Amino acid sequence: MPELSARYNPQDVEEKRLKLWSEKKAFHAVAGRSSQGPFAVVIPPPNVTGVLHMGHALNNTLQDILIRYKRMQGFDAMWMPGTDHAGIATQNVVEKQIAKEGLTREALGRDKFMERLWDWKARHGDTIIEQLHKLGSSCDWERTRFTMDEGYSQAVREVFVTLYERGLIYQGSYIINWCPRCTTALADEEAEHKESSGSLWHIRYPFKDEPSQGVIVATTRPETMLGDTAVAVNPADERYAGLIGKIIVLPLTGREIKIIADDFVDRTFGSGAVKVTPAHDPNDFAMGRRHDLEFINIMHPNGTMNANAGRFEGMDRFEARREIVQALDDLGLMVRIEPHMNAVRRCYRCDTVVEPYLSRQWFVKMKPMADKALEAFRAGTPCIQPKRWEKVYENWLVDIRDWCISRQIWWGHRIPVWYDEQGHAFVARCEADARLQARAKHGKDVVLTQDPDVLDTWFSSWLWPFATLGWPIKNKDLQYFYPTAALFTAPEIIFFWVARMVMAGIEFMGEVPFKDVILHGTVRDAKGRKMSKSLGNAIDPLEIIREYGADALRFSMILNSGQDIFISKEKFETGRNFANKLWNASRFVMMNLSPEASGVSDFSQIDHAALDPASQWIMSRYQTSLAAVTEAIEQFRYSEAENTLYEFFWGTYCDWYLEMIKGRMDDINTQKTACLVLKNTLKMLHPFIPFVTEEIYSQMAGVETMLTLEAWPVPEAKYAHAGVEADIGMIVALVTSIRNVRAQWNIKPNDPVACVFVGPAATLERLRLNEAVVQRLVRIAGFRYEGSANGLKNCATGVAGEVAFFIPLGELIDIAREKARIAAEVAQMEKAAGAIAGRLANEGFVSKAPPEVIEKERQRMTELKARADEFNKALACLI
RNA sequence: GGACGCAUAGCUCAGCUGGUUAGAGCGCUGCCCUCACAUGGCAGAGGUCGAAGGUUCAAGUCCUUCUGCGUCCACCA
Repeated sequence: MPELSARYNPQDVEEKRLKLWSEKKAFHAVAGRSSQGPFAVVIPPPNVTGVLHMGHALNNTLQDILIRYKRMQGFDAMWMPGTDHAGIATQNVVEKQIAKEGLTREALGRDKFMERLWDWKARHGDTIIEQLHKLGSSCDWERTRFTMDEGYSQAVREVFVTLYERGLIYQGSYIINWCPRCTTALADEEAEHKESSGSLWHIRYPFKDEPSQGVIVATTRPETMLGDTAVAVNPADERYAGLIGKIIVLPLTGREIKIIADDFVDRTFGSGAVKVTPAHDPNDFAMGRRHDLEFINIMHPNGTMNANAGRFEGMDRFEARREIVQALDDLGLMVRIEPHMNAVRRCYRCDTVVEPYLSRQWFVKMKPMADKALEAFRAGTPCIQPKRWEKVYENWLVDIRDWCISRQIWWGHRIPVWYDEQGHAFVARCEADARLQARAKHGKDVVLTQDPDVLDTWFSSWLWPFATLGWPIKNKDLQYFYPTAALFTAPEIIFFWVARMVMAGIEFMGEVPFKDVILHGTVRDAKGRKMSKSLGNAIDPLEIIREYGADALRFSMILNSGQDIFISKEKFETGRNFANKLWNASRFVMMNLSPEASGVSDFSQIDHAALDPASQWIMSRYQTSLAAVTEAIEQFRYSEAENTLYEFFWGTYCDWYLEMIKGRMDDINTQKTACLVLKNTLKMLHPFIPFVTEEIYSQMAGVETMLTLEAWPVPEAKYAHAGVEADIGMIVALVTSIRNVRAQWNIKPNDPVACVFVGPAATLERLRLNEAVVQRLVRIAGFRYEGSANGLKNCATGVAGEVAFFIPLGELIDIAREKARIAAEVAQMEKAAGAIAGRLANEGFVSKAPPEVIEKERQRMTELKARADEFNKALACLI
């Protein structure tokens, strides 16, 4: 058996295991191989531009725990990995790259730019996947998918065309969120509200007939006044009753606009009069429609003012704002300016202030799909955990709005629509189909051009659970693994992604794509701030892996995962220390194992009848822990499962059990128990810390063993003692060992005993032998204490009558420890029993508490008393 | 503006349907390099469970209000 070193070194072990897993394709799942059936999880595909951060580390560790656990339970556990093409993000990266060469994408041209993008993908696209490997993620790597794979792209086109045919996709001119920096439309979810301080400008719009008079309007975006085509007031507002229909001359432009009445206007806000800019505000747009107003677009797509802005043409929108405010002030029309907090929408990719912009885009009609998703949700799928997110999810589905899916960028799935010269649109799965349609319409071949835009990245992501499995081809994998079991993700993308996947799943597969949705917290720094590069507070998981090991990273992360997760570097010491403890305890056990014992693999190989009581006790504790861990994992309570394992292994197995059996390791059944309980504990720990557990296990077994392919331990009811019984077993173990020592040296209970302790005084002090044991002995017989002496360091030496004897120090440690422990427990039990007695004496309790509670309490009291008696008896036996 | 969450030891958090006299880890204090492990062992200090009311025989746990922090959603110009 190989010697293990005293300190666990994760780097070598992890590298070795990763190599093995990769060579053996350990995580590849085949449809229909297991009788247990499928258990599939799809990874939330990280952006190809991504580098591993703590959020990924958490998300993937959670998934890995589940998938390894299920694989050990014998399911065809399949974890689908892959990456997302991340439209705007990736395009931004490559644009920055070419900017260093002094190039822009426009200068390069679409084809060349796309080449650069694919080139970038080929070079850097696997970075995040490799990093996920290092974490120990047991993904089915052979299946790795990318949202712009050929097959996947086909699925995207199929979905677009099908939805179009079902009347769920339409094109139209609406106010959408426009990012002037990215020069593209954004979905509502991609334009994030952020509070910022601005101003509210109150401007007087003069009447045509009485230029000295006018209405005062308030606005947060004064530059949009150039596109105003009306002023609106509430029809019920008496202040303006006589003014409806009156003509106003719009300052700076001279355009004549009317005062209109509309219910939308809030009488209590500002002056009660609103400037109406139908081309630059969604509400105004709606009013413009209602009142048949003119739509005047005053901006270029890049946010500069266009020809409609008159003398402000060419200025950036914010520059124009300053100039216009100044100009109005010069005209004496700026009534007042007040500070105003408002929520400005910003591009989620580049943080640029989004402009509500009128443009022609493609939309998905969401209501019919959302209704189906709602119906499914109310019937119980998917099950969202924690429960508090259910309402958020449901509300979004109820208040669903149409989804703008076209993007004016180049990296992505090109919209499968072709136009003829007259502008007729032909929606088709491929260009050839479009040609056929065009020919049918025109009776001849015509020139077609494809829509230049691409689809929103989420328009491909929402197909992830089935498109990765080969849809629209109905192959074996798709049939077997769909729907998947669970989805782990951050709550931020519940709308972006989760809800839409549900809709697509129902629409195209007829089934919700996953049974459970587990929403986990955000990883934050010690101060509670989100980890981000710009804040400089990010902890790099790769650095942690280098320094502490991937196991340590995983272990500490899960241990700390409550709601949000607050992490500082020191936290990872816990995981590192645990792995080291595991390593050393195993080393100790292995050093004491005979070859026969090290091969033990089943509890039936242990002679239970011949087992020492301490081993019986650890078996019982092991059973309890196994049950608790299994239950916690089933309920996705990984932190709790891990904590239970930590307690069991460190606090019970190492601190108590290994100490107790130190003097008894020559017993084959003890060895077997120590070994088998350890092996099974390694299995239980494996989903959490796959590297170190597998390495130790392999060394114990003497052959390379892939733990994730080993069976998850099953409870062995016959070895399980319940609560009291187990503890009594423990005491009996110790009492027996004392008796054995006495018998060995032929000491009778009342024999005069002389005792000589040898060893450092401090050690004896620490062991509390001087108080607890020695004094008792002094009373029995003569005592002489020789203080610290060299030589027989680990023995207590004594003389019984004429016979000298040695008691192994380990035994005495056990006795002293256990005595103290029992005494403390007895005190606690007596206290508790007293408290219950008091309660039972309370009239209110007896008369009003439910009978079953009273009965329970009474039983508990009896039990506690009985147990305290047992403990006291045991205590009396301990010398 | 709407919805939700959190507040328990110096720090990070458990405490699951109210029912032992509230727990763990880290940190701190003291003693130990005892031959698996100092990334370790043993012992110890430290809490009126955010505040105020209420329900109950019984409240960290349920209800109301308040305070502080956080998250998500949102078309008051």
